[in-house]
Amino acid sequence: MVHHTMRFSEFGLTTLKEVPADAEIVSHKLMLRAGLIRRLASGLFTWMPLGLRVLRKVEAVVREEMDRAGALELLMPAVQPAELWQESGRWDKYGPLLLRMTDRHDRDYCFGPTHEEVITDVARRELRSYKQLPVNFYQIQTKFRDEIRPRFGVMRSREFIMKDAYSFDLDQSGLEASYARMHTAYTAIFERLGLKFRVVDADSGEIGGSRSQEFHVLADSGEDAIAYSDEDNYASNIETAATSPDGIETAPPTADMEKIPTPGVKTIEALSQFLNVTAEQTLKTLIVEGTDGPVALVLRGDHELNAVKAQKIAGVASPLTMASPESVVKATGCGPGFVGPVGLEIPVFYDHATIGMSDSVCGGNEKDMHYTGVNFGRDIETPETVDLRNVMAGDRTPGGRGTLSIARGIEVGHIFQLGTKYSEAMDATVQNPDGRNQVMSMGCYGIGITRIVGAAIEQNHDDAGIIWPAPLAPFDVVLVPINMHRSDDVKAAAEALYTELKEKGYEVLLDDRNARPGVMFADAELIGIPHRLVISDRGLAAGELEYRHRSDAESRNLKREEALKLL
RNA sequence: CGGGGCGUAGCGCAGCCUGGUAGCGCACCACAAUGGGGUUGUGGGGGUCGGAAGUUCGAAUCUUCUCGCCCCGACCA
Repeated sequence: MVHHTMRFSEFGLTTLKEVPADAEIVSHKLMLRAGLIRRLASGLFTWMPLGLRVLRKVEAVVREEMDRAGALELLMPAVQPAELWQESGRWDKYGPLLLRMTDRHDRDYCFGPTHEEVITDVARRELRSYKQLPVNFYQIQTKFRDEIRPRFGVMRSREFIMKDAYSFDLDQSGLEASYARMHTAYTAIFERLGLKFRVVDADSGEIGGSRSQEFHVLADSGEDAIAYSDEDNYASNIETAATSPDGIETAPPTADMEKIPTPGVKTIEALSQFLNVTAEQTLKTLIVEGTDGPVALVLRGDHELNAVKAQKIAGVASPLTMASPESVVKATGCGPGFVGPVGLEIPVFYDHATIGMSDSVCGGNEKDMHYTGVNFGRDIETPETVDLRNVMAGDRTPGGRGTLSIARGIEVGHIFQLGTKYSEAMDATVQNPDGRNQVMSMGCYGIGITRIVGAAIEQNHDDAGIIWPAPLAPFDVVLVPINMHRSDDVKAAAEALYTELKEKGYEVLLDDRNARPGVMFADAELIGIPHRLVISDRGLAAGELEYRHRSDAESRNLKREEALKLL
């Protein structure tokens, strides 16, 4: 990296005391206040000089570790022809997230939200023989996804920078090796960046494929919930964290089933209040679209439906769609709020946990009516159960050896074993040792470069501002000369130190503004430079510099040499 | 896409109800004082009040349409 001026007065940096009202989370506010980014339009940001320096740091670490893992950097076009997407079948399936456009010849294109199609096209043209495998191509590039609701600054923007890598192997076992190499590289990357993170099992979603894991930076503001257990090393995105039917037993009935009036009681909360029972004693029945008319999903009242699990069940429509109030009435004879499984004529799917319930309360399939004392084996035939709910803190792990905790995370990396989904659709083959054409096995591996910057701030800040982990800091050290514009001694000392540190290879920001000390201190803390050196007449007289690390509570007066040793 | 809200100077906001010279704070420019935690004073520059149409002698203000943005939800990697 070539470093030009590092004088505050020439750096074009404006910090803000007030933030635009739409900034919701800490990282967004601080990035705006510290002048890292400026908003252009919804989900579009300009990276200002200070922010760009941080971005480049992230890229550098990612690039180094990818290279070390043997991946090859290339750069694909951001704009992609529709034909490739039609070939893979995603032109129609990807939906409104795909930004489409037309050129002057009326040909269709999209701005790439990801590059499976393009890389598969590259691979089928370039790769002929199994001897060329394995290969892993990567790029660091701008993507665009037309998010329904961009928010949280760079955490969920529409345009963003991503490192995406794609591996090609002859077969599944090769793919597994490539995947393992990326797992190792990713772990190294996030460790080097100084972030607290966790690797979790994940749903492979739209991209398709089998095995997939996500790398999450832990932060309370994270959009994802992750379930983990330290006892048995289990960790999964809550979307895929499985619940088990094991060990659930049904207590015998102690009450008769009774239909009672419950006027206006439509929610589980209202129901438990009205009847003075806990939510655990109620059955929640949701009507969703099925592949052949509406179906019912039944959960314990305090449990949450997991959409990802539900839409994978045969008979349930994917994506999961709640039935309209009209079709609920048609299917059950009553409106939402009073639906229950007793005597329902449509297919019903029960969550595992429901089987452990007895003397339950559920909707009466009649307006303003509920059943109490409902029991399996007597009022409802004991059903086969399925996994429909989100796990909760305190649940057993699937292995049964641990207890789950729930944390929030920001997804910054995702690795997939795609298998042959794209290579088969696009006929990407090589000759195998037998001289036959064989479809290659692919993996894909993404890292949200821009998102990492936001995630790092979510995890590292205080009331005064950002606290950069050293590898991400835009500068190593900030020089704060007191009264530099009145004291020739301070000015000379500051300039000398600036030059000396630069020559030693430090990235040093000299605050040469004619500003009051308080302003300089506040800005230095806001932008989060790890090391601060204060130069003053007072200190000079004693041959001292004042040193403070951004995360220290107090500053220290040290001999010049001592202070420089701390950098 | 459904529900709610907001568009007035670069940013944060008041003014609108009850029509009559467009305001405040921050930021910016100048001068002065101050000089180790966002200091103070004085002076200044900057706004077709999102846009269009209408009502009116007169519209930031009332009416209609329209565009943009934000929040909640649905959706989505």
